[in-house]
Amino acid sequence: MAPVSPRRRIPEATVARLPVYHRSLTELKESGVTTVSSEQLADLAGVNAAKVRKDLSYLGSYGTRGVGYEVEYLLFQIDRELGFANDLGVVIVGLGNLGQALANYDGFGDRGFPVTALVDADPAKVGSTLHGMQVQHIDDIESIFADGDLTIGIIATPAAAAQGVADRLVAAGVRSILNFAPTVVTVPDGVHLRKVDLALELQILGFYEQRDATEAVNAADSDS
Amino acid sequence: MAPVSPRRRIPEATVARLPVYHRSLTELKESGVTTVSSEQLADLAGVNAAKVRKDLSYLGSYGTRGVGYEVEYLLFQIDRELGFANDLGVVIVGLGNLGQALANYDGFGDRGFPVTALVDADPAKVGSTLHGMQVQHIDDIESIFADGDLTIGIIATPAAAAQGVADRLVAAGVRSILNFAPTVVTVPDGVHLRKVDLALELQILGFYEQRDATEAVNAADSDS
DNA sequence: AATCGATTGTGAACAAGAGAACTAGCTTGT
DNA sequence: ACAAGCTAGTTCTCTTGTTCACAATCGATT
Ligand SMILES: NC(=O)c1ccc[n+]([C@@H]2O[C@H](COP(=O)([O-])OP(=O)(O)OC[C@H]3O[C@@H](n4cnc5c(N)ncnc54)[C@H](O)[C@@H]3O)[C@@H](O)[C@H]2O)c1
Ligand SMILES: NC(=O)c1ccc[n+]([C@@H]2O[C@H](COP(=O)([O-])OP(=O)(O)OC[C@H]3O[C@@H](n4cnc5c(N)ncnc54)[C@H](O)[C@@H]3O)[C@@H](O)[C@H]2O)c1
Repeated sequence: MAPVSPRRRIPEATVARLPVYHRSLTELKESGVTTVSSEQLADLAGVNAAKVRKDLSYLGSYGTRGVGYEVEYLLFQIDRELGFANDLGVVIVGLGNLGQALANYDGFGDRGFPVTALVDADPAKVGSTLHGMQVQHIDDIESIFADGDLTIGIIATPAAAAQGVADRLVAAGVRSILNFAPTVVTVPDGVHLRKVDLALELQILGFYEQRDATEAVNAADSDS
Repeated sequence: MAPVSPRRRIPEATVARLPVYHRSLTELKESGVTTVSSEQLADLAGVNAAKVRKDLSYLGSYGTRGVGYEVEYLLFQIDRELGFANDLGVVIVGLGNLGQALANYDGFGDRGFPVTALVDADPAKVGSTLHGMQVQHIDDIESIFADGDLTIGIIATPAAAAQGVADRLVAAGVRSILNFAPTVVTVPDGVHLRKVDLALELQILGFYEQRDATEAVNAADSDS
């Protein structure tokens, strides 16, 4: 009951944008820019300048009025807030089409999320090597995680297996899961779950595309 | 200026959930269920029952009080609203690791989004066959789209090429784009853009994981 | 030192979304 | 025909997120 965290609570929407700023700032840093205004950063991140300022203000007052933000320092602060200091491992479960593409992708490691284990249930795949890493069996999943290890689990199995895999990940101590299977997965309180559903994205785009098309037709009708 | 569309405007958040209901309903239908209540559907979709009712009410009054919704009829209505009647083609640009996985995936076609073209810039890849489809060159992109064709473009190229590809897609008449490259892409008004950024998802998960961890430490401290 | 232009940080208005509570209406059993 | 029990549809309130507008503050310039 003690006021343990008098910390400012960073809104969810802001958390989702911080990585975008981080990426833009990294690019700026690499091209030698030392200072950036909220307006410029907003342009790069594809958002509104006021939003940038408000988002950054949750981290503290790291800008200089009349000047802008020092790129390197701001980057350091976002790093700190996002927990980039301590790398977080990633376990990929399900090494089919998608899982293999993910395993072969270097972009995660580059951004501080090294793939630490590959897991599948297919005996034909277990034991084989992918991107310099041996595929382990899902039944051995408990032994994969060292105590206290912070790890993100990626589910890239068929939808039917997703909930089961999630349960096993949670049982093994994983508290963050990224689900690619097109199905609803539920996890206990305290476990964070995010999903990436490509078919869903297409359906959403499809809706707007179709709506625009019918609107255009309606507009044409009213012309006649 | 005429009130062409006296249509109820479906909120964005609702549009994003309709495909989820759609999937749950499809499962119900396949297992022979004919009627479903908002409560049950909410469970399957992982949301709140009130939200389900409100979302569905934007489509019209298709439920029966005291009973629930007729699965098949509701499915038909969502289909109609999402524009499932007319299939929407998908063009994948960039056939590396990820693009190939997408091209080999049947889940899109199954859900009404047949892949209609594969495009790359690498001469070594152009002309080769993938999943029964020939890879075309990006310079020929204009000729790929028949007039009036509604198509969604998927960008799976390196980040550096993404904006250029988006521009070419737009120039060729594509009005909906799904971007996988980890970079901000801007498109003209009237073009819909959605993004899937895996590294970003990991970073968001990483933030919460780290926050929880430090909170736990803080709590332990206050115990001592 | 005083002024000026620029840019941050934030209070407040505004908009969108979520969820609870209520109302209306159907179906079934008597 | 009527009552009882469900469940859809709607209204209201609360929360979250976005945007605007402006005062505070900095560096530069005279
Ligand atoms: N391939 C894509 O481009 C793509 C696109 C969108 C969504 N998805 C989704 O991603 C998931 C994976 O797709 P995919 O094409 O790679 O499928 P896939 O069938 O090629 O691969 C699935 C893998 O999961 C393994 N697996 C099955 N059950 C398992 C279990 N219980 N534990 C561990 N591993 C298990 C299988 O052995 C196989 O290697 C699917 O849910 C699919 O809908 C894939
Ligand atoms: N592979 C993954 O699992 C993964 C995960 C997350 C994000 N991504 C992102 O997805 C994108 C693709 O990743 P990848 O691993 O497939 O990369 P890749 O390098 O394997 O493939 C890129 C492909 O794009 C083609 N290409 C390059 N420029 C082009 C252009 N102007 N027009 C058309 N085609 C062009 C290349 O010829 C190549 O075939 C990248 O932006 C990457 O960051 C990939």
